[in-house]
Amino acid sequence: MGSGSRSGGRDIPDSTVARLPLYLRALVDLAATGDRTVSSEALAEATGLTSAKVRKDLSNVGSYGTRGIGYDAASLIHEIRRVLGLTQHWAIVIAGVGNLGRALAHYKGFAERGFRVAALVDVDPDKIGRKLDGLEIRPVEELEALAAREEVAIGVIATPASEAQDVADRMVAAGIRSILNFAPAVVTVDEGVTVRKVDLATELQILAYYEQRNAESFEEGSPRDASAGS
Amino acid sequence: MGSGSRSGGRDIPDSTVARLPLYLRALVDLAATGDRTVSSEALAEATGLTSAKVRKDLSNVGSYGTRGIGYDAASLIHEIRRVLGLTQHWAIVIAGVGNLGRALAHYKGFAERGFRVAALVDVDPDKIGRKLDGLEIRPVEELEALAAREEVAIGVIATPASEAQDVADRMVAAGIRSILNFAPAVVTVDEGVTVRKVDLATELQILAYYEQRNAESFEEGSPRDASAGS
DNA sequence: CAATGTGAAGACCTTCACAGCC
DNA sequence: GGCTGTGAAGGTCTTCACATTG
Repeated sequence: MGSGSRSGGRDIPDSTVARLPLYLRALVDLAATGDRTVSSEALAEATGLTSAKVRKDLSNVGSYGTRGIGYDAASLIHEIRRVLGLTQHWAIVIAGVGNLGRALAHYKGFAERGFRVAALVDVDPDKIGRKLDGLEIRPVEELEALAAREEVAIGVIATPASEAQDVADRMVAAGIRSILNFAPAVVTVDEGVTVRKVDLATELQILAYYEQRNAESFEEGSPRDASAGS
Repeated sequence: MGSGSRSGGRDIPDSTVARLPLYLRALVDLAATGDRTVSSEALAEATGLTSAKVRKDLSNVGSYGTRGIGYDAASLIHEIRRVLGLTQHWAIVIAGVGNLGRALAHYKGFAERGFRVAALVDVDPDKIGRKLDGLEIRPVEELEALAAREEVAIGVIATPASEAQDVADRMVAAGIRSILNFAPAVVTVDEGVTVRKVDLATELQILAYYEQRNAESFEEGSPRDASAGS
């Protein structure tokens, strides 16, 4: 896992990458209220992080601040967008058009950030042929053809657990190398394919742990410190 | 930030806590297929982790394995449930009944894992009074009263960003100390309140980074290693 | 002998504190 | 003077490798 990689993008730590979208959103908000320059302190305030962390993160993407002044909001926005690969638009396919799949398909935040829902697939014959926001739900067997035609780069799995692996396999076969998995199941893929997992029930279970822990310490002394690392 | 805490629960690292739900699910699946004992290797297989990590994690919850044999599935399930606080049921309130809120309200995985949707609130007068699965949507002003009556322990924010802080404040005022925030906004709360954030657009943006990075390295050598830390 | 449990080493991330620059 | 950028210190998490035990 070496260094190298050129192309105007040094190697950025995962933890920093995960926070860049947060900075981006905060910067867009701050710029909208008229701020032309933003300090690490102000960004920390807006994101709930510490100013030291903000500076470290931003220095990881490159030095675009001015000592004594702060960061130029517009250039930082541009730079973060470039690093995250948001200067281009990405086509995504959503597999599984149940409650969650529908919510995702309708979600405005995707389009606003340059993600276009280019295809919807499902296994349920009752759903196939219906339209969502003008986009027709197609059978999962067509995934490969649709992904090729629409140049889909990212796949979203919103199926039940039982379908997740099959869908992931089809996505990989279709050349998709980035998958966001909402199904409560582990999917295994070739190395070289990136999978991120979001599990709603898991999140609640983690919260339950801290809730229980707080409740316990409440009984026997001062309430504990909080926070729960994602 | 101390040690202590007794009550049959030593202090478990956050990273381990975050994986316990994953083990729990895998164990339930494996037990359902008839396995009475499970090795760390088998659990690693089922969860996509390494066996060393599995053992470290499980030793953090307590030593319930047998050398040469493995872990007794039933007792491990029981133990993880106890540690996570899943031996009791938790009532949750969902604020914001848009696409996502509806999907969450309908999600079967919650009920299966002991989480009961006890209240739904929204600001939209058109939605108030409607029912979802027999549960009536109430005005957000009633959040405090509903939370008290139903003994709600966990709040879920599924509103637009603009409403998130207001809703969080109401939840905290209602005595809720555990919040799962799906709104694309940072909410600030008293110390002692735990907030976890799930941001759908952020997840896609993180994926976009790795996708772009893979595409770049593809042009100039062997494909990179993948994975993306949650 | 098979598989756990765990010190120790190493990688990664965060926090500190201050030198450096505008 | 104010604020960035960054080495160094301190934590936390992961991986390794092996002693330990049923």
